[in-house]
Order: sequence, then C-alpha cells, then structure tokens
Amino acid sequence: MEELDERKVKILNAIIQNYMETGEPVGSRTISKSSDLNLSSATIRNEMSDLEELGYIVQPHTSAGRIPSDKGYRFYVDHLIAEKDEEISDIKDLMIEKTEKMEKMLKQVVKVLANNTQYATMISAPALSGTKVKFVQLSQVNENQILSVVMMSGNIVKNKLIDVDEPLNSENMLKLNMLLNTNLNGLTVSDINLALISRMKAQAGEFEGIIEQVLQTVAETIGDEEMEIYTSGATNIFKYPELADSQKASEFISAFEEKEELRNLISDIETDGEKTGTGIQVYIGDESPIQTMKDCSVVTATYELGEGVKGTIGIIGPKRMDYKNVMDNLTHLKNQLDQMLKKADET
Amino acid sequence: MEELDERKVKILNAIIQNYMETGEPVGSRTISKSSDLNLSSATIRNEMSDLEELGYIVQPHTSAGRIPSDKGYRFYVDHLIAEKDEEISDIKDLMIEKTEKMEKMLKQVVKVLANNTQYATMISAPALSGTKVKFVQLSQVNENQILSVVMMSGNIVKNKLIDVDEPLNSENMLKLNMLLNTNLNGLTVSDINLALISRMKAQAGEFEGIIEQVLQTVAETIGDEEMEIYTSGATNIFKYPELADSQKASEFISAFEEKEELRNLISDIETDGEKTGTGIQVYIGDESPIQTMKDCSVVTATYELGEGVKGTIGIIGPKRMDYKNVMDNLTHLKNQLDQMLKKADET
DNA sequence: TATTAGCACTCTTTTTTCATGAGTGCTAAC
DNA sequence: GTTAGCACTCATGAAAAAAGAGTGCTAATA
Repeated sequence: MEELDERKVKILNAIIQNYMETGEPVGSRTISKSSDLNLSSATIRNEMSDLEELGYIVQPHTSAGRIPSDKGYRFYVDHLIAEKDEEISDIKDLMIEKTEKMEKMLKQVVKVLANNTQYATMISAPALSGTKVKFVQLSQVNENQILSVVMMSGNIVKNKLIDVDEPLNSENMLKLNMLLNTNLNGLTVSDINLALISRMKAQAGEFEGIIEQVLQTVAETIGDEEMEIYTSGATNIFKYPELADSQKASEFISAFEEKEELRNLISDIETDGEKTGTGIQVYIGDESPIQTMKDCSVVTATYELGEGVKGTIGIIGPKRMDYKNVMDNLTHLKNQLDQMLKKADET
Repeated sequence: MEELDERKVKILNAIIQNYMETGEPVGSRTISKSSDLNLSSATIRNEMSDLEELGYIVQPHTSAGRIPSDKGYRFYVDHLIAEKDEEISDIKDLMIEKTEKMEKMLKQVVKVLANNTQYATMISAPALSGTKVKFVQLSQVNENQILSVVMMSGNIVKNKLIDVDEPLNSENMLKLNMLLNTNLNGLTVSDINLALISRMKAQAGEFEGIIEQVLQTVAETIGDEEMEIYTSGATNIFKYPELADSQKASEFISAFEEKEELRNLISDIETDGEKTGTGIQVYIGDESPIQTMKDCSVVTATYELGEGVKGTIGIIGPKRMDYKNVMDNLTHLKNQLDQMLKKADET
C-alpha cells in the first residue's frame, strides 16, 4: 500500500497545489524553489519521473512540466485534504435570504454558491414522489372546473385544474374534501394504490366518478413532475482556459441550459449512494457518469427533507478545482439547508 | 428623400443578401457576377463608394469588401423585406403541445422558437399586475397556518402561506371566503385600494385583523412578483463567428443566465410601444436599449392576454440575422399565443 | 548511495519574414 | 456613363528562425 514515501507525497502535493493555481504544467525547477524540501531540480526530476511511472502525474508532451492525473487528484482528495483540515477555513458566510418559497430559495442557493466558488453550480429540488401529502383542497372555480390544490411536506404547493361535467354543490364538495384529507394525509405517491382507490371510491358513493378523476389528478400533480433543476454560473467556465474553447464551452453551457444531462447526472449520483461519510461525493474526470463532463470534476452533496426525500446540490468545475474550498462550502450549505427545510416542515 | 436610385437599392440589397449568408465582407466583383445587373466590377465599385458615403455600408479596413451598416440594415428591414413579401413563407409549423400550465407552455415556446430560428430567444410571462382575480380560496392547513390560493385570468395560480395566531372555525372561514370572492372577483391589483380595504374590513367584523393580513398577502401574491422570463438557445451565439469570441460570448450568455438585463430590455421595449403596425419591433445594433446587445439585433413581438395584459417574446441574434424569417416566425407565434391564451381565459 | 551540476536534446511558443490574394481607388480609354 | 488596367493597401497564411522551458542522462561530489 505504501507506494509513496513521504517525500514523494510532498512533491506530489506541491505539484497539485501549484497546478491548481496556475493551470500550467509545473516543472522541476519550480518545485525545487517553492517547496521547503531544499532539493535540487535534478533530484525533483528523478522523483517526478517515479511519480509519473506510478501514474500520479502526467506529461502533456516531452519537455513540458507535469500535471496531475486523475489518480493524482484522487490521491489528493482522499489523503491530502484531510491533512490540511487544521487550517481555519474561512468561508464567506453564505447569506441566504429567508423565504418560504422553495423555488426562490433554491435559485438563491445556487447563485450564492456559484458566486462563492466561481464554478458552475446546480441544485435539484427534492423529488416530490417521496414527500408526503399534508393537505388537499378542492374548490369549485366555475361550473365546469375544479381547482385541486395539494400541499406536500416542505410546504410545496402544487395545483391543477380538473374539468368536470357538472358542478358539485358545496355540501358534497365539503364531503369530498374531508374524504380526501382523511385518506391521503401523510401518504406518499407510491402509497396511493388500487386498494386505497377502490376503498375511497366506495366511500364516495355517488361521486365515484369524480373521485377517480381527482385521485388521478392528484397522482399526476405529485408524481408526474420531472425533476426540477436550478443552475447558476455556467459561464464561469470561461475563467478556466483549459475548458474555454468555444467547442467545449458551447457543449458545456448547452448542457446547463437544457438540463436534461444534468438530470441524468443527478439521478446517477443519487442511485450511486454516498461514498464518503460526510455526504459529499467527488467525481474526478472520467469518474463522472456523464460524458460531457469528462474534463471536469463534479462535487455533490445531498440534502434531506425528512426520511428518504432528498435533493442534490452540485458544483462542476475544472479538474484542478479547489476541492477543499468546494467541499467545505458544500458541507456548510448542506447543513444550512437541512436545518432550514426541517424547520419549514415542522410548522 | 430619394437619395437612393433604383440601381443603388439593388446593389445594397445584393450586398446585404450576400453578407447575411456568408458573414464575410462582400466585394465589388462578387456583386458584379452574382447580380443580374450586368455591370462591371468597376461600376459597382463606384456605386459602392457612393453607398458608403451615404452611410449604408461600411468597410472594415482598406482593401476589404463592404458590410452593411446599421443604417443599411434599417433600410433593408423597412423597405426591402416588404418587397419580397410575395414569396411563400414556409415556416416550419411551430408545434406547441397543449398544456394548461402557463410556465410549461412558455418554456416550450421559447425552445421551439430557438430551434426554428437558430438564434437566442426569450419570453416574458404576462405581468400579473394587470391580470384580474378570478377566484380566491383560503384554507386552514393547520392551527397556525392558512393557505391562500389566488387564481388569476389566464388560469395562473399563486399561493402563499399566512401565519395566524388562532385558527378560524369552518363557518367563519366560509364567510371569509365569500367575502373575499365577492369583493375581489374581477379586480386587478391596482384596484385594491384603501377604500376597498376598509369597506371589506367593516364587513369582516371580528376578523378585521385577519382580513388585513389576508389582503396584504393577496396583494403581495399578485403584485410583488418580479417579471418572470424564460430563455432558450443562448448558445446559438457560437454559430455566428462575429459574436463567438469568448469575451463577448461570456457576457452575452451571462446576461441570458442572470436575466436581469433581459428584464430591463423587455420593460424598455414595452414602454417603447409599437413601432410597426404588426406588433413586431426591430432593434438593430445600437438601437437596442441595452449595451450588451449592441452587436446584435433584437426582434420582439407582444402577445396579449386580454386588455392591457401583455407579454413579450423576443429573438436576439447577429445583426445579419434573417429578418424576414424571424419576423414571420414571430408573427405566426404571436397569433398562436393570442389565440391559446384567449381560449384558456374563456373557460 | 543519494544528491547535484552540467549539458545535449526535444518540443512548444513566439517572432519574423515573405508571399499571396482579395479588394480598392484612380486614371485613361471607350 | 461605363469599363479596362494598374498601383497600392492590408489581411491572411505559411515557412523559417529564434527563444524558452523542461527533461533525461552522465559524471562528479559528499
């Protein structure tokens, strides 16, 4: 296991640090001068040669310096960051305005995070399919339309218009609402099965037809929704020359605009499960499940809104991103989010 | 007025046509051969020299061909497009899926339009401030919270949670709902003034306190919203070399991501009023109210959702955009939108 | 034995130079 | 009024040359 002695680790670290800052291949002379090892460039060269053979660094071409390989970054993330943890991490405080609207909050969160890190960011709204029904209300809007309003845990409100053949009188409407609330309260979409439906139909008596339509609608309202994703800072990519040529940039930004690929990315990540104990996951280069991002690294965190209901927040940037800063930011934010959402749910 | 004789017009037209296709400065020899004027390049050169003096075309540098100036494009848009109108315009049919959700529909519209034109597109949701209240419903969600749901013309539904000190019993809730609906139905935000409020308070009796809070909330629900804008195809900018260098592209795409500048653009345009009889407006280069877009042209259309309630749909592309195609597309789409929204409102 | 100075060699990057070609403006002839 | 002809300008691209960065290897050193 110990294929790297202490000195090699130090040199590898120095190379990565330097490359993170400059984005340029780093040569032996640079290391020789900048590090506190007091070794000549020739010695460093020998060590670098070894490190290359072991696959931690790579030479873009003969007579260029070395850059970290995916394996190198991986080593850095797994071993080197922890060592630095003693340092005081001074994250700019992530000021998030309080707002009860989930959508606004999420939009703000990605924006703040993008600003703070200078990378591209995304966040997925918690999938409704896992949330519970807190409250249902049908209202007769006019002769032929009923407005169904469903409130889920996390105070997410969804609504839909239902067309009906004939209006219900207010007494029946009241009954129907009672029926819906007593039966659906606390259930998730997957809980609404055939057995429940026929039970409710039986109770509905003459409104059996409407009940069916309503339940159908409720299910659609909650379940049918495709995963909502908010993004920010896609244009930060232009700050990193290795990603900024128009071909790549166009694809990258398109992916952020379309969001379809991001959706795939996120569902892959969510099924992937947690890799670290902290709820933070790091995908370096090819490790990322998505092709468009193979020159990037993706760091994600999962926030929770009660049992089983999760959303994902992620940062996408160059492989030489500041992993420490990014992970700290995400941890911080994840905690803040968990707290806020829990509070919103309690009320 | 007649500073351009027929031949000059023909030459100008040929230059513009050619430049639109190629994006390259066009020289005298090209015109001499391509047009049906049967003139030598020397003659064309003389005419081009005149056209330049008059400001319709411009030379990027000595020994380059000419490109149209803003004035040239303006002439083209004002005079030359009309002449071509006999041609059958074969717009690909803009297939828009029916959906009762305004948001989904608008998102789809910009996407289709961007696909169809290959330019960047945007659409503003109709400002709620002008729409009318169609239906209000308060529901007791739990001891301390009331959910207010407001439905506006166009079937736009907004909701908000209100915190209250003590729950209302169902009878009082019913009264309150009646009161709200009878008083607010058909009103716009600006109609909800102090006089109305005090009148309603008087009618509310013991629930005066709640009424105030509710009305406040309703006003917020409807009025406070900032203009919602959906965009698509921002990365199409990379298809036009004159706009595709990373500096410009980054700014451009950022503007589309942030949407703040677009909001300004749209409100400028909306106050600007209609310039043409068709409801289509064209801003060429510097004519555009916004700095970031000074190398682009902006073409917009206004769609309506009943009296005074407007939204704007726009296309942003290079100055050499295919104005005819764009304007036709917008006209077509505007009609379709007007129709759809009218229908949604009737039900 | 580990380290280092020295040097030849490689490969990229930048600069310079040069040739090419597109396009113009002007003049003189038609 | 139109056109052929020609000198001139300027962008573009290729080729050549120069400069720099960095390596790998060898031989000397501690």
